[in-house]
Amino acid sequence: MTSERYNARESEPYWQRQWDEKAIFTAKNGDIRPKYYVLEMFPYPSGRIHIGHVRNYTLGDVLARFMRAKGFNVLHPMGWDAFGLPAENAAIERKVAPKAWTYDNIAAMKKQLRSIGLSLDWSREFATCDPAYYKHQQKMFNDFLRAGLAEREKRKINWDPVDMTVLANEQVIDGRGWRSGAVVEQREMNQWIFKITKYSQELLDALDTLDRWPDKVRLMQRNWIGRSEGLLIRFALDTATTPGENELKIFTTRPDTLFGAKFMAISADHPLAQAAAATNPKLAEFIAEIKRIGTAQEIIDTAEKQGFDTGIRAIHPFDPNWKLPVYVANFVLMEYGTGAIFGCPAHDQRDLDFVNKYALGNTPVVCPEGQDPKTFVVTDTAYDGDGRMINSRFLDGLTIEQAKKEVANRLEAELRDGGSVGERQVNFRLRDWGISRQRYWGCPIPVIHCPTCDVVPVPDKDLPVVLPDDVTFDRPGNALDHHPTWKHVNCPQCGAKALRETDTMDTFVDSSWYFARFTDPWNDKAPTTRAVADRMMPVDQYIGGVEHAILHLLYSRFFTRAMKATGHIGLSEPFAGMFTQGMVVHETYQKADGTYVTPAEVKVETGANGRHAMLETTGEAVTIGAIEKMSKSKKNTVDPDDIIATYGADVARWFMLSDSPPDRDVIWSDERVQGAARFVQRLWRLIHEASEIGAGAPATRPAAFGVSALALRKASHGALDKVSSGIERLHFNVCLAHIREFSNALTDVLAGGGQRAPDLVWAIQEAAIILVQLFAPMMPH
RNA sequence: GCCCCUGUGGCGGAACUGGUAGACGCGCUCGACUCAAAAUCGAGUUCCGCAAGGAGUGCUGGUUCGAUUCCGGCCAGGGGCACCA
Repeated sequence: MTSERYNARESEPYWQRQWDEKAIFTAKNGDIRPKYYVLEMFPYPSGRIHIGHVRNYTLGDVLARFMRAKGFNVLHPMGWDAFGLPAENAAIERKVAPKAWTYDNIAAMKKQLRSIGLSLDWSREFATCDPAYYKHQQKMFNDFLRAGLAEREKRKINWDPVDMTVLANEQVIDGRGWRSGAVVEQREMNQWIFKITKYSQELLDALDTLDRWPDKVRLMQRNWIGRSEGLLIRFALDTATTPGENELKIFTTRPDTLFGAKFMAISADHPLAQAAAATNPKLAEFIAEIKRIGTAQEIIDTAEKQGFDTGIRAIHPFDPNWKLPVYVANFVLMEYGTGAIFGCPAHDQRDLDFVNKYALGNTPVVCPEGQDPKTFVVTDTAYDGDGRMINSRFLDGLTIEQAKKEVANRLEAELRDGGSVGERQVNFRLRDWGISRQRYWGCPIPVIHCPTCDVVPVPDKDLPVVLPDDVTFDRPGNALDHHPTWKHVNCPQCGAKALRETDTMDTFVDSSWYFARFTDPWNDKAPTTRAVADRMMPVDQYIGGVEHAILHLLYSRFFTRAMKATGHIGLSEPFAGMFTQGMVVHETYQKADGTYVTPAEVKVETGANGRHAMLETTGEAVTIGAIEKMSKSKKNTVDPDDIIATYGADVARWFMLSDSPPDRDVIWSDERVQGAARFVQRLWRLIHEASEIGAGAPATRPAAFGVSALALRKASHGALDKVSSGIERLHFNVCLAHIREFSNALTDVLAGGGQRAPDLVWAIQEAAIILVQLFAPMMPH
């Protein structure tokens, strides 16, 4: 029996060297075995690996090692999401070039990643800021342009005044920039967009096929795409009251409530509002006022419903004598539907608030089951439930669904000016993806603006458009714009003096296809090698944070479809399995004066009357605060390097996997890390002892087993079954419990001592082998 | 406001499609070893009760021979979307 302790500091670097030298984690594209593609979301090279990365990559690594052991050709690559704003901020603050800063960070983080003992195929590594990567992205931009999947469009955009750049809708959170936190303004600018809306319906429908995705993520995407069925209705306008226009188009999901209409409302940006304002200074003033307030999302949320009667009257589609006032209202969005609505106050809270303010009254048209239609009234709360139609002429008595159908049928049949008055329509909340960013450190958009030829794509043969290295950051805004020569070029079509596009692509473009590039990163002619990509894709298991549930995952699903449409890949869905892992959280510690201190400075003691914390150095008492996401401001972070130096990677990995289900937050706890360390030592001793005994096992499998040998074999094979099926379902915390249970059982058998029959010795040897195989994916060293 | 998820010991959490609730670990208590401590090993640890026994999976009804699991209502915590017509 050995009393030697397992020494992670010697053992781990040794094995990492062995893996490297023998290149055992390299996936071969020509391998005839079935493939399995495990991918964790690649990191932004901020400079340091944080503990969340350790969790993310450990989860993927367990699966990769397990599938490799099962005989699959496992593809488990790693790269760097390397474009982005922090590099420019570093350039401004520390006077280092973004490129140098980024590649230095990559080198540092790669070293850290290696120390975790991940079974990565480093031969496929790339960074998205490598021209060898983004040249293909530029090529695909051109392809998308030719396929009508990329366009230039003047649109109202979200402007981040701090980062001085445009943000996609998805990047505006609570009216603020997702990075800077600055209140976002609305501006109108020329933008490059990707036509993600072409795939609205398909992106929605295909969610049903993604049965290995979390329901939560699919639901979030479903809501984000926001499909609604309704009716487009052309209201005629009373010619005596309008400045030229003779109709107003609206979109509604509730055509059944048409007889409850009390007013029409249009957006301040609606052409009709603009036209009416031309002859009505008070209206113009009102519109200016809403627009001024409207720039900040924050204020919109709290702003009261406001409207202004334009004087224009619309005619009810079922009654030429019924005139409805047309208001400009601050709650109508130009971006959705037609920028105009009809208001049915009795059954829409927003409309009700509006009529109550302007004394326009309301008429209920849907009566709840069991209510007397004669006494049913609406005052402050709109009724949006089920019921039967009332006060609605030919609709009376119908259900809501029947009434919707009836109105649609009648208005579709009714013709005016050569078109039908109503038209069934499907609307989506999803908007096209604006990709232009006024930043330097991103993939240049490969187009040239020529005074005569207008917008000319850079010919494929001239790609890549390489970012210049000699840029300065002494002025705010886009450094590419300030470069003395870079943007001055000749038009590829007519040869005249022209200007390069200085906008770069949203960094989400970079991460929308890197998973496909990993299948053949050596191809310098094309983004993918079609046959290889089709064989190695889709990603069988993708793992990352839920914060990317909409942005990155939806963009990637779109991009894969766009790549399919332009012949770069043969499939539509990039990720067959998706898993969202929880965060690593930690309690916070505060001194009496309220300042936070780091866990490393604190000593926690557990006594009979609870836990107490004090400063390690002075003994000063500190209060134990809430458990929160690790952040620099709360100082509740732990450094992976420290953990690995103290305990070794295997212990860090074991702890990460054991304490909580992977999709939930895990609380970092020193006691439990020590528990993991204890277990590693116990296993070490157990395996040593078992293999010494097992060395005396008969060479061939005994013909029969006694009671104790059978019991042990039952434990071995039971654990094998439970752990294997657990890993496949990513229930790692349960797997580790079964491994511990099994190791306890083996320990008990060894503790029995005495003379052991050959069949039991054989079973002990078998148990030891199975045990090692079971924990190998989690504790590879 | 709309949509969704979660609720089990002191703590993290187990319990496959309804079948011995609390696996496994952390912490704690007691014991062994030690001059002593650390480490290690052993025993115990849902609650009430000396015990027999009883209660128990947020609360509350229900379905069932049987409910942590299924259904209704409520409470609490978390998340997503948010003037989307």
